[in-house]
This record gives sequence, structure tokens and C-alpha cells, in this order.
Amino acid sequence: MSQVGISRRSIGARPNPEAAAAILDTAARILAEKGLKGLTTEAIAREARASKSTLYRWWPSRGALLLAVYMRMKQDHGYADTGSLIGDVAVSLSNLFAFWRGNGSVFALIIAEAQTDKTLLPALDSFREERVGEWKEVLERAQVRGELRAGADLRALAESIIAHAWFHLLTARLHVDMNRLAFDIVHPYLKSPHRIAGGQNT
Amino acid sequence: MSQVGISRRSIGARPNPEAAAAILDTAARILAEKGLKGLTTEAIAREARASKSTLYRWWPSRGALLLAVYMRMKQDHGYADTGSLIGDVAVSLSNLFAFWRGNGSVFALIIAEAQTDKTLLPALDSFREERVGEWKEVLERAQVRGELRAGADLRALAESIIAHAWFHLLTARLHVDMNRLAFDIVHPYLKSPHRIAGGQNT
DNA sequence: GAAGCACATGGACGCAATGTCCATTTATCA
DNA sequence: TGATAAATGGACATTGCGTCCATGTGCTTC
Repeated sequence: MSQVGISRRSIGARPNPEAAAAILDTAARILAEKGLKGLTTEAIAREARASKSTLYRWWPSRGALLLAVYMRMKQDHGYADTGSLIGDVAVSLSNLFAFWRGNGSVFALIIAEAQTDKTLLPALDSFREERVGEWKEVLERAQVRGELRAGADLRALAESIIAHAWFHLLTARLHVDMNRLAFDIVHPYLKSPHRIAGGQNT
Repeated sequence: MSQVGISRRSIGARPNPEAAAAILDTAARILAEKGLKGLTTEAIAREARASKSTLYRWWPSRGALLLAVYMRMKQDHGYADTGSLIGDVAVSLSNLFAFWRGNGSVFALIIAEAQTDKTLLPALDSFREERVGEWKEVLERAQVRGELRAGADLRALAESIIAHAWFHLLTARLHVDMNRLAFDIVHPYLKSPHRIAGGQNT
């Protein structure tokens, strides 16, 4: 809500951090109020009382801006520590899906944008790599607890979890039974067989 | 290559199948010659010597047309029957990735388009469901051979394979070691432990 | 303290691409 | 043979991304 009265002026021969902040704030607000449809560079610039030039001086493309908005919103990851791997994955995915549902699936739009905007790929790559690292922490805890089969490839499992999450995001299936999903993803990697917790399938 | 000399005319009070065929052929040709960049409704309509109205009478949106083009090109699936599940998955994914690389990853564009074009979602859903069915056939063969662990969920594994394939497509990683990828996806579901075949990781 | 400079900013514009409207053309039916 | 129904074509409206140039502001140098 950093709404400046009228318009923003130059503060000299260097970028104005207030402009960037206002742009990100405004983008997040538009996303909350109008959804994905309204989230255009024109609307963001207009409502942030900045020009599109300013916007493009900070981020090289629409996709890059969207990713910045998303990363700012995502600051708290929401990984769980329940004591069991399936529980951790179920709750963590549940938090993630709830987050995705709450912001109109911006992240789906970012993935989509990356398919045509090649400047986005590297940024998205490193973003994904960070997520892999976070999931690996969850998996290492499970490994310490002795839940995983011998020789389980933590990186492969982490990527698998993310792949499944993306898959559900992109196919608009964010409302599935999370215990079931976590079980399906993780249980082949577990040492001892588990009973399935949740109920209905998709 | 059904190139009509000049222009196409109405054949009366019913749609002209030649128009649809010419549009699909032309779209495939443009895709092969100019890649994804040139694959616009304007270019397709122009080069197919049809109007955009005609195009939109046959398909409700750009994405729907792209999916039709893709499905027409994909008629031969390329699923393999090597005698082992990991081999089947490795070769089948290899064929799929080669196909995707060959057409400039149109399918990635279709997935991207589905994120904003909601008329595409149902079509993409049923398309995906067909792929699930095909993969399940591969998996059933493995089950008959006794390769899978007891109680393995075939549908979950089929979805997992597709999820991984999409994931690699969307992150522009179509050149990975396919034996390695197939192993990572499948081996937790196998009854007996396997040695890994391929070499380097991503 | 004053003048020039470097660079961010704003507004307007170019361009490309999607989807729509209406007049025209064609075949069919009475 | 004339009227009707529907597809087709060309032009157009609209939207949205990215760019250009004049303007303004603070910093630097003399």
C-alpha cells in the first residue's frame, strides 16, 4: 500500500528504489484484486503511477517482473517437520498448493511465459534449484530418521516432488487429496511399506 | 501439401473439410520451416489462403488449433517393447523427447496457452488421459513379466512418467541421459534392485 | 557557488497478434 | 427460377508488449 499521491519523479542519475517497490506492491495488489487477467505491464505501470520505461529498466521482460513479484510473495516457504516423510511432503505440498490457489496460479503463468521468453529460463532455473535444495533438506531429515531405502537418490526424489507439483499446477488439479499424492510420490522410496492414509483418488 | 491455386471459396451452407485440412497442413509446414515464432493465426490463415474467420469456425482459439496440429503430427506414438520396463521407458521417452525437439516444442506452447485459454483445458485433459492409458499398457506388460513390486499403483506411475516428461520439456532439458532418467523414475517401483545403466547426471 | 553531465523518468508511439463484424458467395430447397 | 441458410473473406477493433525521445533531477567538477 505504498501509494504515492500523484506521480513519481526522478531522484537524479540513479534508479529510484521506491519505484521498484511501488511496482511490486502494485502488481501484488492487482493480482489479489483482479486476478491474472488484469496483471499486464500496462495496468501495473498505470496503477503504480510509473511508466513502462521505468518498469523495463528494472526488469528485462514481463516474465522477469512476474517472477520478482512471485518471489517477493513467497518469502515464507512453508516446509513442514512432522516427524515422518510422507507427513512432511503432504503438509508442505498442501501449503504450496494453498499458496498457489491463493494467488491465482501466477507461477503457472511464469512457467508459461518462460516458454517464449528465453531470458526467463536462467532465472527460473536457479529458482528451481533453490527449491530442490530446500526439498533435499526435508529428505535428509527423513534419511537421518532411517525412513529411506538404501541408496535412495535424494536429488531425484526432490525433482520428482517438484515435477509432480508443477504437473498438478499446470493441469489445474490443485485440489487433490494431499495425503494420497504425497503417498504416491514418496512411498516407493521408503524402506518399510506404509498403509495409505487418505481417501478418494482424483 | 494440399496447396490450392488461388483462394478457397464457399461450397455452400456447410463447412468445407478442405479448409480444415489445408489449415492443419499449412500450420505443420510453417512449424517445420519457420519454427514456433512464425506459428501465428495470421500466418496460418494467410499461407493456407483461408481467412481467420474460417479458422475460428473450426477451432475456438489459437491453443485449440495448436493442439489439433500437434495431435495430427503425433499419430505414431513411439512406445517401445524392449522386454524390460526401464528399457521400455527409456526408449519411449527418448522417442518422445526426440519428437518434441523436432517440432520446436509446440507442446510446451500448448501447455503454456492452456494457462490462460480456459477452453483448452478440457481438450488437454482428455489428451493427457489418453497418454495415461497408453503408458498403463506399457506398465501392464511389465506387471505381467513380474517386474513390479506388489501393490504398485499403475496409474500413479503412469502419471509420474508424464509429470517428469512435462517437467523436462518445460525446463528445456530434453537432452538428458534417458537411461538415467528412466531409472530414476521407475526403479523405486521395481521388485528387484537394478544397476544403473547410463552415465552422467544432468 | 555555478554550470555541465549522466541517467532515470514519463508519455507517446510502433508493432504484432488475437478475435470479431458484415457484406458476399455458394449450394440447396421449394 | 427465386429465396434461404450458412460458410467464407477482408477489414477492423482491441489489447498488450516493448521502445524512443524529450524532460527533469541530483551529482560532480571547476
